[in-house]
Amino acid sequence: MRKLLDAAMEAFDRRGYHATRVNDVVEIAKTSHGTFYLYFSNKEDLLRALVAEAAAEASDLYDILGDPSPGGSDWADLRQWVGRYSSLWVRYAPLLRAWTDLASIDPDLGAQVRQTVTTMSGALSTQIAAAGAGDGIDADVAGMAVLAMLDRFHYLREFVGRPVDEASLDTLTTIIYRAMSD
Amino acid sequence: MRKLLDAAMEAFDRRGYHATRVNDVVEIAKTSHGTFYLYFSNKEDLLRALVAEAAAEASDLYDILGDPSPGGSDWADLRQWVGRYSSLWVRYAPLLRAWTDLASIDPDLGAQVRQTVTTMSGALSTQIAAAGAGDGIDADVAGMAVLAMLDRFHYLREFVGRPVDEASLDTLTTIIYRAMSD
Amino acid sequence: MRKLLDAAMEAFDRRGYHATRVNDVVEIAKTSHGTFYLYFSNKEDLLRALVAEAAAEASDLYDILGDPSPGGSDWADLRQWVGRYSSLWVRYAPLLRAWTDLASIDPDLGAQVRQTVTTMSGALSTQIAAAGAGDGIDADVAGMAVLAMLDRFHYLREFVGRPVDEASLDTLTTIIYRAMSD
Amino acid sequence: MRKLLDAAMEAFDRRGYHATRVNDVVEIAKTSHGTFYLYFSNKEDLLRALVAEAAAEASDLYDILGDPSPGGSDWADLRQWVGRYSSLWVRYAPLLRAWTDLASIDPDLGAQVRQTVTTMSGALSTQIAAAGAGDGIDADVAGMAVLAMLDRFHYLREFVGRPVDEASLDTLTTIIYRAMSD
DNA sequence: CATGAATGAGTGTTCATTCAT
DNA sequence: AATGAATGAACACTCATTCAT
Repeated sequence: MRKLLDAAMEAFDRRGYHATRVNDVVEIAKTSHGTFYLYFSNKEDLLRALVAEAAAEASDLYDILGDPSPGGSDWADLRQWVGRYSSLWVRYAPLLRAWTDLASIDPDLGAQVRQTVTTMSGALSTQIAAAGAGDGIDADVAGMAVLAMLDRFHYLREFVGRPVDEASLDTLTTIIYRAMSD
Repeated sequence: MRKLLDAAMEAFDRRGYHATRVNDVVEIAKTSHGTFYLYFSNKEDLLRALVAEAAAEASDLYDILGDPSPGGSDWADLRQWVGRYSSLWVRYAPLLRAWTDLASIDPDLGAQVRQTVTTMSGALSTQIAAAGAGDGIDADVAGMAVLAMLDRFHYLREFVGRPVDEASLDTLTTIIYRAMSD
Repeated sequence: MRKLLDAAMEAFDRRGYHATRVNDVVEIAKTSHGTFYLYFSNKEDLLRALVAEAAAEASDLYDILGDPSPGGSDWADLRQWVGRYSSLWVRYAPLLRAWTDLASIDPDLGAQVRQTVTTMSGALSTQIAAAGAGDGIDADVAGMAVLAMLDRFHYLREFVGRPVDEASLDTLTTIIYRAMSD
Repeated sequence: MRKLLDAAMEAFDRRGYHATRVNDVVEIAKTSHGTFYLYFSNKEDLLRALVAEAAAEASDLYDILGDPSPGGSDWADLRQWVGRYSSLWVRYAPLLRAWTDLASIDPDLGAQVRQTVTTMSGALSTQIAAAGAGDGIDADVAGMAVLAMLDRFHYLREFVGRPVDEASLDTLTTIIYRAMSD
């Protein structure tokens, strides 16, 4: 079952949710077709299992954000959180993609993703508002903008073949930091 | 043929490239299966046609960026460019998504997307470098970060059901502006 | 489509509903797999179409019975009705079998069969009661018994390789006639 | 093994031979897949075991019939035999159904069922002939008709949710009795 | 004796693509 | 140009059967 979950992650990474066949997964896992259906009732079920696992591991992303330090975040705190976000992104990138792939078709999963996006960007907005971002910054908008930047930056860097490194996270942190502080 | 192109755009919007069937397209276009293959040799060909069309219309995004105003952009210039980006995004969002959907499988298209991303983020980086962003900002990184933010912000806002409005573009512009100027 | 319906009838005849594969049907119909799903959404749908067709053609069985001749049926009337029943049975035997095969699994179809059985045996009971069957005969029971005998007699005769002939229908009619008249 | 035989009976009752999976049987028996194949080499083998067991227990049905009382059966004798038939039917109904389910595919089993039907209906025909049924009754036909009625009547009553009771057996007996005696 | 995870051949179903009209 | 019925390869899923423990 672990073998299958790992194989699915790899398969989703290579081709995305829709283009991966159950056959791809079992080939990577070196099991039979039948075994797949022993553990998962279908391809969607497999994805849900993967998502549930990831959600458990990523839960601290909310927690850290949920408690804004009085007097505004300082750069180092922010940098640490960005680092945590980045490592989770790297770990779960294929999943994130598969998740959104299916979300656009499955209303149920769509609502789940919407919920997650709203919660995370809301937490960021709260932080930004607490920091007092000043003129020209709507905290609501900025929260989602930060989330958007982090997510897509990682994606684009992988896509062009230069995965995110520590130095680039410094720059991202500074951009966010400047957005938060007048 | 126009009917088919428009229908494809709508279909891709609803379900993404992989999940839309040729059937969906011809149903929306109210034509027959046969007619589809009269104009396009297959589903991928249809997407390429749409992409070519969009590329022509969006070419000014590069041009504007390609010519950094000496002494740095001012906020109003930046805001205008962001507005232009936004209107093109809204127009071509389904296509962008379909494009990346297929890019992850088709090496040829993948290279094309990679090229576009590199060019656009490079142009932004040049602007940022010219503006003299100061300590903590690597212009190369920041260029791609800005591109990432703009793209994904639009996507997320549509996704949660609150499409981008003018006010939110002001905040985005300010975030970028602050990232560029020490 | 007609080709497929006829092929299905033959296939159901040979092997029953559960044991016939979609493949059997399309092979007999000399069409492709795809064509099958052009007309029917699945194997069950095919059976339902066949049943609907048969129900239309057999509807007169109820009508004739629904109108008991005052003063009791005479033998000739009964004999004619038995003949009509027999010809319909011969025509639709494979269907009848497939229908009950699936009825035991599909609650919806099960209810439909139950309804049909109840209606037909009820109509027979009414006839028997009107004829005044006398001591030892409960019309309710006898109605269903007659239905049972007719149905299964045809089945058994086909099964042992001596299909029902006109002479045997005479005997059946006489058995029913004696059951109805004291 | 007994557990498995009983479980099979229940499973065949619920869904018929073709639709019951080995899985259903072992689930009801609360044993494992492996155990099933320890006792039976496959699903068909299981059915044959069940049939052999039933055949032993039902053998008296032939015996009783095989010995026509000189001067014709009287009603009470007939009623008793009908009762015996009924109790065996109730006990072995699922088996009877499974048996015919498979008989239509397996030529070997088909011959076996054909043999049984012929023997039983022949015995009944002999009785009817001995009783001197009179004009309009062909004893050969009537024997099979009686068998058909008994078998299917039980089935239909179970099917519509009103299992056979003693009173209904009286009516059946009378119908048969009238068929036998002019 | 008993288990139940693993297997893979078999079956149902979808959908891009063709072609006679 | 346009049609839409027909195709069949590709894919999802099931279930009887095996075998290491």
